[in-house]
Amino acid sequence: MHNSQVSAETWSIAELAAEYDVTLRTIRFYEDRGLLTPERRGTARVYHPRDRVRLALILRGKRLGFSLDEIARIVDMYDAEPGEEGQLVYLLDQITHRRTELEQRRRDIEETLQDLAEVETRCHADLKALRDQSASS
Amino acid sequence: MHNSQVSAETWSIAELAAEYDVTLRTIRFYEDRGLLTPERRGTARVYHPRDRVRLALILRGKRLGFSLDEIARIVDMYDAEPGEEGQLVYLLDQITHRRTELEQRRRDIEETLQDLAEVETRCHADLKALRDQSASS
DNA sequence: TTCGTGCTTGACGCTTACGTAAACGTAAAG
DNA sequence: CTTTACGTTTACGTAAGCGTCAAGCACGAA
Repeated sequence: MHNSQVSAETWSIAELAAEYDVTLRTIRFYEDRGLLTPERRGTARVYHPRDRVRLALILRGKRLGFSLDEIARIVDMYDAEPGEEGQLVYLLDQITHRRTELEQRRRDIEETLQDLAEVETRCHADLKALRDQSASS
Repeated sequence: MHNSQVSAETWSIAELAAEYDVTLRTIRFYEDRGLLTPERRGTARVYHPRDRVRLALILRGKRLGFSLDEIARIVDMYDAEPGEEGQLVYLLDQITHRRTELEQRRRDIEETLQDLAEVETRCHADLKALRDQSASS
């Protein structure tokens, strides 16, 4: 076997890459940017559940169009130590900010979906017109 | 006055830029990429309502994290001529595809908002703990 | 020992989406 | 006529997010 007894708790870089359909290069790049910090066993990277969760969060952030810098700030919020009051207030501020952005995006999505629905209706109408016409020839 | 009798129907590049808070460079870049096709009056660009709508669509697409290439395809769907059956079927296919993407993004947003809410709750709890502690000293 | 497989670290390349001058046109106002 | 405002093209610069070699280590199988 390739996986030893710890296979339920850790992953190789290739396993993570396969699971989330990204390249090894991408995962290493995220590490370069400080987004992932896998354990080292010798020279090889060993990924723990925490890293796996973070990778999932990173990819979700990317789908939402956030830059890696923004994602770093967001993801780090999850792991933040309680810390001092100033830190906490800052965090709450960031949360408000992100929430505003996300709600804007949600509105954008709703609008776009509605627009698409209209185009679709038009398409179906045009198709019907075409077929009625060819049926009458 | 700077605007002649047609001011209700057309805009200069600077007016559009100010209205949507983008630079002139950005607007010209979108034209380069074929996303906008303003009229030319002499050498100057004159934007009609159609261009204005398209710019709004482009920016919405950007907020959603689409690339300009994808946005071009999406926006062009709105203006598509009825065309032949193959074209229409292709368009309907594209619509389905975009809808799937957008629904994925909407799920991502919901999840992220939930996560943020959890972090927020934790923050408030930590803050309360800090203040209770300092009050008892 | 040699091979294959998987992993490693550089390091250069590429595309996207603009920023940022540079250098010039045009047209109304003072 | 000159200034000012607004516009133009050309072109090089840049940050982000990887792709793509190149060269080498480590380790189990043959």
